[in-house]
Amino acid sequence: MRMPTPQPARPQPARPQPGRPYHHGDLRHALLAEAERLLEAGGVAALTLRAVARGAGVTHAAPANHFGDLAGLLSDLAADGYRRLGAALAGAMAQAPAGRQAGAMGRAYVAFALAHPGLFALMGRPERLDPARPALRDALAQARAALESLVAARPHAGARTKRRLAAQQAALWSLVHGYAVLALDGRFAGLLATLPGTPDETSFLDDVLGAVTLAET
Amino acid sequence: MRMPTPQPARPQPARPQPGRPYHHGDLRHALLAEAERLLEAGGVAALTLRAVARGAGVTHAAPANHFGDLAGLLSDLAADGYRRLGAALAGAMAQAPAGRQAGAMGRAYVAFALAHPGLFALMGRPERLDPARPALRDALAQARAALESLVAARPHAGARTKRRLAAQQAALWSLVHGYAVLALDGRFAGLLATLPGTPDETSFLDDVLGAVTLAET
DNA sequence: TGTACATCAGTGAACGCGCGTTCACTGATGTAC
DNA sequence: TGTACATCAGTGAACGCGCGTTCACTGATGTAC
Repeated sequence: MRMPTPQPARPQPARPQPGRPYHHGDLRHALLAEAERLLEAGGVAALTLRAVARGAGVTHAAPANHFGDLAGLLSDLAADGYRRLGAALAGAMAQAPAGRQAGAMGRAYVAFALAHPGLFALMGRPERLDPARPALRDALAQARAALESLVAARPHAGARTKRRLAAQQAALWSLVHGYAVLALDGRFAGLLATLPGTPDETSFLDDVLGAVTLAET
Repeated sequence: MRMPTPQPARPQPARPQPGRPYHHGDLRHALLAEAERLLEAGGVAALTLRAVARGAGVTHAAPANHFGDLAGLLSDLAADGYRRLGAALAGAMAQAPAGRQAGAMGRAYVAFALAHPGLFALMGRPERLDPARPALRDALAQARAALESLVAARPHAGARTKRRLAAQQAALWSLVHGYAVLALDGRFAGLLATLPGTPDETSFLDDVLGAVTLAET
């Protein structure tokens, strides 16, 4: 019996598939999911309209129907990131015992960044985003609100107190943002290697948070 | 008397200038200077071999003689940034009275970032740089040494103390790096606008540094 | 239940663009003798 | 002081690439009657 010659594994014919439905059904979410996959695999530079469309199995002009342009797609993806970050911060706040909320929130912030480095990097690249997009504005506001909830509970504070509260908030934010950025860039690798037990970035964060006291208000 | 028709201001004929010497003389530095100019004017995305060469009035293949490729040029530029940052940190340390050195260094770090936002951004984009370049390695090491000089004076510390010192160093670094990044992204703008006197990012940094105490060793 | 029609979502081809890299070349410089 | 020659630095044209955008189109869906 003659066996059929094994076909060389050729690239998926992709588009003109016979049984493939013309409409995708939920292309918008499929594109966002593929974009996030590309982002975590190859960084912000890997995010192009064509690559995303390719990954979703769709013509590269198709995303325009859902996002307008590339900045739109990136903005909606970043908005999703801010939404998730805000939720993580709020959740950490809610679960932490009184007096430990700042630390809990800081840990949640860094944990989010380390778990989603690509998304975190995109969120920190405003020049690639369109700030006018409602989804992005809303998600940003939501994440900020979570951050600010730590010190926002005193609407009647005097001017001096107000400024001190703002400084505390900015200090915590700066600390955890800086830690996340530096950790993701591998800047602590050398330092950690010299420490006994060679801690990782997550456990070292506890040391770092412990090394800092926010001055009492 | 007939006045000559005013010539439309046409773009500099650029290359085939008659009197122009074939050899530039110091093209390497001219390219670095132009690259930094472009960087501060248009961000990291504006840095292409062709744009830099164009700005320096030279063929776009010329930079290869001095930097090999684009990553080489960016790396040497970033190296210069680290050298200057390291010098600024060391200078601030040297001038500050004992006990105020951490604050002085933090202020110098943020001041550098705010004065050279493009360069600072490039330094924080390791994926665009070539870490194997000796100039970059050296400059990085120099800047780190300045940062570490704050707590590096105790080589015989025990394990617990060592880890605490490392945590303090990382905390200060994270704080000022995060502050610089967030300030440059305009993240404090809304917050500052609500404060009495609407401070700018530089004076607000004093508040932020004042809001934080590094735990005693 | 059927039919006409408007709207929507994805296709596929084409466009022009700027990019980094390669290459043979040539003008300028410096060095050996 | 002059000359031959190797090396260096910049030229200019060409290459292929992937990009975002535009466009007329068509298949699918939903709605009005």
